[in-house]
Amino acid sequence: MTDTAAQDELLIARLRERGLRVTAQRLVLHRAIRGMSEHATAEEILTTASPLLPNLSLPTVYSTLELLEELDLVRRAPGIGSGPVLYEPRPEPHGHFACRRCGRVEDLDADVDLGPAVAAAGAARMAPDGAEVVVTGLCAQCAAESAAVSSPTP
Amino acid sequence: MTDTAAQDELLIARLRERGLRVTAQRLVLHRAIRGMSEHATAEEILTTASPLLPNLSLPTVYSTLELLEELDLVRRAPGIGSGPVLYEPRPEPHGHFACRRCGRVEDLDADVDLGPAVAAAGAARMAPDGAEVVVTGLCAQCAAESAAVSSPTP
DNA sequence: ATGACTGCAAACTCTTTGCACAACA
DNA sequence: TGTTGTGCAAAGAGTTTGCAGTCAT
Repeated sequence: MTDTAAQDELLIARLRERGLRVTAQRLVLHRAIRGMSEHATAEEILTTASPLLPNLSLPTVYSTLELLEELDLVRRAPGIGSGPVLYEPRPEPHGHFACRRCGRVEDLDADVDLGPAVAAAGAARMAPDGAEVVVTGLCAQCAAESAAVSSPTP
Repeated sequence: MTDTAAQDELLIARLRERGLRVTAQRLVLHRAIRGMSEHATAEEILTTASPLLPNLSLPTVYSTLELLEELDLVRRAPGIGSGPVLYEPRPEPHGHFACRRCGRVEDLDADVDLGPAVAAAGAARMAPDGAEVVVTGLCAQCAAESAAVSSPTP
């Protein structure tokens, strides 16, 4: 069984469990997202999936992403600021770096024990399902520009 | 010297350092934010500050918040999802819990060592200025509603 | 056959921009 | 007095909603 087929089966199983319908839109969008190496916006996901299924619409992308998140197949990445929401394939939660100046969000691998944070949330009657680190500051590009302003290269 | 006066002085000093002007709007907004116990949206900050300075406008709130963040007097809290941006007074970075269902963001105290994450960001040529934990899941209220659906109370 | 799902269009929320006037330095 | 900063109005980006028609079951 191919990897794609296995992913399809997982989606189909989760849909059936809940009595929801298996539609071409859901299959195609799920594949598109699982095929991405990094997070993407709803628009980018639409652009990726559109060639495979013409007439696919942005409202459908949003509603499908909401569904896939409910089914635990997609996550929204945290960010600071007001840009578009970033969605990412489920794989193990990982850290993110968010640039305070340009808003860019990048993945970050860091070995941190987040157990205490999850425990604290549980103690406050929340039902935690994941935890990650968000590091903020200036991204490489913004940091370089900032330095250039303070001390212009001769 | 009162606490408020000390905060004013800090703002004034940072503004002067950069040759920026000290205006009533900046003083009032800074006080409003420092006076809040939790994070707030731009609208909420406007509502809090308006009685003290009539005609204060939302664009001014946004531009002032951007400035205060640049001066390291205010931070934006991370969130998942598409709601309004949350601003919080500078105090030591702390964790947040974000509800996947309703989008609510709550403060969270957790004892986690984020040093490795900051180091990883620095190694990737970013200029990190802080790090925090974001725990996701369902907030107490959404978790209760979810449980009510699966097993209705008799 | 029937109800869930989709696509389209329009509404909505939040944030940013453009420009004339006000006010700090 | 010369800019910087503000307020107003309008535009813009991103997301959500309403509804008629389509399609999975």
